[in-house]
Amino acid sequence: MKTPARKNMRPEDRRAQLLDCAQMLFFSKGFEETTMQDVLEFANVSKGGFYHHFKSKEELLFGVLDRLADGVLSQMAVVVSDETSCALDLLHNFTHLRANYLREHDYPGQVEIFRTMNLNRNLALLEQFKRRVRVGAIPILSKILQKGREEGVFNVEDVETAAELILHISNFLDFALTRAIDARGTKDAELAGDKLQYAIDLQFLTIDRILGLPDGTTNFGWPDAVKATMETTSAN
Amino acid sequence: MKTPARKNMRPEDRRAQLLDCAQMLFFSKGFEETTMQDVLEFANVSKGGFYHHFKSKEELLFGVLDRLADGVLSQMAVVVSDETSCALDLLHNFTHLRANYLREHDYPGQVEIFRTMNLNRNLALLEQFKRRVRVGAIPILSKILQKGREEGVFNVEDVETAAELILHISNFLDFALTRAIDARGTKDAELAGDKLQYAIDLQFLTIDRILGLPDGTTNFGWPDAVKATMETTSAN
DNA sequence: CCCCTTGATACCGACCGTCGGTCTGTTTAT
DNA sequence: ATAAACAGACCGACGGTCGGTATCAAGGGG
Repeated sequence: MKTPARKNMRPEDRRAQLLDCAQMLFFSKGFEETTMQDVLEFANVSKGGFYHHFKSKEELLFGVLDRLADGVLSQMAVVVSDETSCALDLLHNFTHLRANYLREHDYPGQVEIFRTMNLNRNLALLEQFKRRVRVGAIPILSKILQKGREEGVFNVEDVETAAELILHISNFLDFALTRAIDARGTKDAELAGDKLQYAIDLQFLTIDRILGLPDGTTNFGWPDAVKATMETTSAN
Repeated sequence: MKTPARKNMRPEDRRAQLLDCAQMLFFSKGFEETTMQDVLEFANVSKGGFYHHFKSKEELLFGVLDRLADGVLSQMAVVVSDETSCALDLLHNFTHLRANYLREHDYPGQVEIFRTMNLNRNLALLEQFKRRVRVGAIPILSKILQKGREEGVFNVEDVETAAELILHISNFLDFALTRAIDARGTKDAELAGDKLQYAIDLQFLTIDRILGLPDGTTNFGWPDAVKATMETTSAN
């Protein structure tokens, strides 16, 4: 008996393909709600085929999470490897990584993905991802803060603690952003947009004050970010 | 056939008992890792008995989470109901709710529970709990900030956004606290203790600066918190 | 150069134990 | 008598296993 159309893939390709499918499914349906059956059908692989490459569903999740975190962290590493810029510029580039990442990967539905990731059922996924990124990012941001302290522009007691707090704070926007996205096209849209602007301003203001900088120093950006966010094709 | 010793409990008592068992199991083994079998055996109830009171395992989780959140939120409500105190005192009481709660419920193993809750496998539980508390606490803290603004002591643009950020920041200590607890009795204990002190100081300093207060205004406390934490019976 | 052998491995899918949840019937309380 | 509280056999679906098969690259004899 022959099912003629089967070709063995190179392990790394198959792994990558399975990670792609899993990532897509996990972040749309949620991890618990995604069945191995779903992954197998989507990737067109049998059960045995899958378990030849991954030892469990959980390992598949970790694979997805690690790959995502590595992507973010490697970008941060590039930013901090710039030896010529001053600490403030490095901080600028660092804090704008996320915005730049979103912008350069701009495609329809990106906002929806952000929204989906912030759904209640994906809380565990998202939090694990954030935790990984945070742990990896602390030494990188610490290096920037240390440089700034040596330059005499940042005034902090302990750079590592300050780095940790700043990274923690940068997750703060998520709530306002989620609400703003959900409010698009409704009567609450304008209010949510205002709230988002407040949140952005307050976040940067707080970073200024943590680092002992004059108010407004780090608010380099996201110009028109609110407008752009709210203008994206309204929900459905 | 008769098993003579069975008495029907009042629904609210049975519900409370099941919630107690579930809470204990969920926060020790984790939600996913806790089997309905576990809960049933622990509570000495049959499957039919359980499903007479709860429609699903998930509803049991929500019951536990809601009960915990309600406990915290009702304490916050008490604090803010005090009409005689000034805003700064209210803020003092508000930010110390957690510490007071821990202190007055002091019992052996409490630190272990905190640690267990912050384990990776309980991330989803903890984050859902935090989200509930945050949503409920925003209007309460907003009211305090509003009062402080009317008194002319707090200087913030938008009280709701500021309240949200302060609540977000107050979760920051968890990481340092977890690390400190894990480091007890090891060679890293002293360093972790210092880091915890840095984190506490920086958190309060940041709240000062968000509210436009002089440095050190809100650092009313947790005197000897670090020492107390690190002195608890070392990890096994 | 081709073909066959051979070993390694990518892959298959029937099967298994366990899980959350249902359903029918029984006991208890009023 | 009636309704609520409870019991436990049962079910489908899930994640994971296992014995077997298909594919492919590397050698060796003609």
